[in-house]
Amino acid sequence: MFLTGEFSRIARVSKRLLQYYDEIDLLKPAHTDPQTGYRYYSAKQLPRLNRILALKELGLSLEQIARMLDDAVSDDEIHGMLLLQKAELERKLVDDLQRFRRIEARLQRQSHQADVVLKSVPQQRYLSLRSMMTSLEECLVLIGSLVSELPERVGKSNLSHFLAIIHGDSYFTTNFEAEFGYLLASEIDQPICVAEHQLTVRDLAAIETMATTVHVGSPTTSHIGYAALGEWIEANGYRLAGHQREVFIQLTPNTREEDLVIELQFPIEKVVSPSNLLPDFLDKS
Amino acid sequence: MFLTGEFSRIARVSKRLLQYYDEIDLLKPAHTDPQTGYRYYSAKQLPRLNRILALKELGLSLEQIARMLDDAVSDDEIHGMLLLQKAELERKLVDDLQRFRRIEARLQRQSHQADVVLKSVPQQRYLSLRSMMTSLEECLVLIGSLVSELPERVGKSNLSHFLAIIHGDSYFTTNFEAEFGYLLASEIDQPICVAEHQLTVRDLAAIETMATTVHVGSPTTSHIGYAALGEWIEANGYRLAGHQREVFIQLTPNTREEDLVIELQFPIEKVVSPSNLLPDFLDKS
DNA sequence: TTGCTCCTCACGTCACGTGAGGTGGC
DNA sequence: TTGCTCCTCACGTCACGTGAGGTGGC
Repeated sequence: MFLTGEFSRIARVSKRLLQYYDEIDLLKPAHTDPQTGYRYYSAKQLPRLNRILALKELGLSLEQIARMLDDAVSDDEIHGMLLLQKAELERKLVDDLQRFRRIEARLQRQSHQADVVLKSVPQQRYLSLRSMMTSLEECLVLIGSLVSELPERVGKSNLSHFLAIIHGDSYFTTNFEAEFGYLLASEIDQPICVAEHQLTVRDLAAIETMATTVHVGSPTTSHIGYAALGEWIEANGYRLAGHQREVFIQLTPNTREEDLVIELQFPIEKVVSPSNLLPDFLDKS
Repeated sequence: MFLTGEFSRIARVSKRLLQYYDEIDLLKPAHTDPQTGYRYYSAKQLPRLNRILALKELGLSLEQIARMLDDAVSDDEIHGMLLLQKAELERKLVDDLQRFRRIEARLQRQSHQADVVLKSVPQQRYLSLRSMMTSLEECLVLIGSLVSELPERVGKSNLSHFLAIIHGDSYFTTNFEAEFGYLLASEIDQPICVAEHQLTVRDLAAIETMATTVHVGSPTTSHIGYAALGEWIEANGYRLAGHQREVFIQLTPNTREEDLVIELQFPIEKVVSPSNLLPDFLDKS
């Protein structure tokens, strides 16, 4: 029989680990002196300790290990738990590999760029008008009239954020189709007309993966944010999967241009091959 | 200005996260009402929040992020921190990939085998004799005389565990060279002779990576443990790198054979190629 | 008697999630 | 007045590491 000190030296673990495993009933000493509380371990407990350590090395939690050792679980169940843990590990590997690549990408571009964050956005109701535009200025004028008229006409509390969708390739060409309006906080029914445009209410599809960045200042300089988004999307193995959106976080009739805060959004999807090698890599092994 | 609820909805994070970041001074609201404690965030704080989220996605801790954002660290320092994080991630990836492979290996062999644990063992002093052996029985006789004589002759407290080293290929051939004796707890000087063999004291080299498993019962059945060790070593991409050892955890003159507890040890080293592909894989990317 | 080992609290870790319990503005 | 949102505790998480403070055997 060995006391914690010697047993821990034999197994090359810490005394505290033995105490802890005793405490959580994972490995009780063969005998505990009721007077002194001294723990006495038998050499024959080494295999159990070894099994615990081996399973721990596979990344299983102590609770899982306890179940595997104690509750008379069948080989099939153990097999299942290991399969589960394997899947879990694979997920972690894929995630960490993505992180790894992101760091590499960020190390390449000199770190100081706008920060890109992935989000998902739910389905929303959208009160908007859609029209061909020829310049950014034209857009700003139209946005101006919408912002000054709509809140009064339909009630401020019914409106959420102002949002623009660019249906053409880009803002920065001479002819493009764009859509402007408000996300709705609650439904409205009466038809609305602003600046000779008929507004419609429709569903905006939910987007699972949206690459976003925040731009502060005039829309005329938003290309900075778009550049960052584009770079990020390519560097991290995604591609565009829909029309870009702009959410105006801060926008009232008297907001100055330099105080604008706009979230630029690109729906994206993962490019499946060949950049994303890890799954193949794991399958081969 | 937005309250926590709205700001959290805009940024798609939880309110608790905002409270927590306030608490740890990572992102203070633009204004806090001293009366009510209400937090007011400005839209212009979104870029900072986004930067925090983006860095968090890279796996950095909030403490690291705080340093990167606040202490006016230079771009070079940020670069350094990212490089460090990259190395850290690579280490995690390699570890997890090993775990992954171990699980696969364990799933192949029907799970119920002896458990193999890796350890490192320090340099130790070793009082031993070395001799050619022809059978396991001969070994047991020799071990018997050492165990019954040495503790009395040199003092029990000077001795640690009994240990055997097999210098030949294996126990289970007809002729092999073996070494038997005790690990020393303290130095001894006088020459010792047992059963017409001269004992010597020498250094036993430290071993960095030792694959071990525990065998309970007679040494005549230790091949079970050896089989498990061998399988494990091959399946996990290691190779032998020294002579096998056997540490007798429980061994006194009157220990019965079936009560023996022996730790079987193989010094091993990693096979560099081609099984261990991950580093290549990362470098290519 | 001095050292060494043993013991039991109990805090700290990391980044929040999850109630509990109470208050203020529409 | 009823709901809704806000707030501040404070516990729980996971597997121990790290003292603090005190006791028993050689």
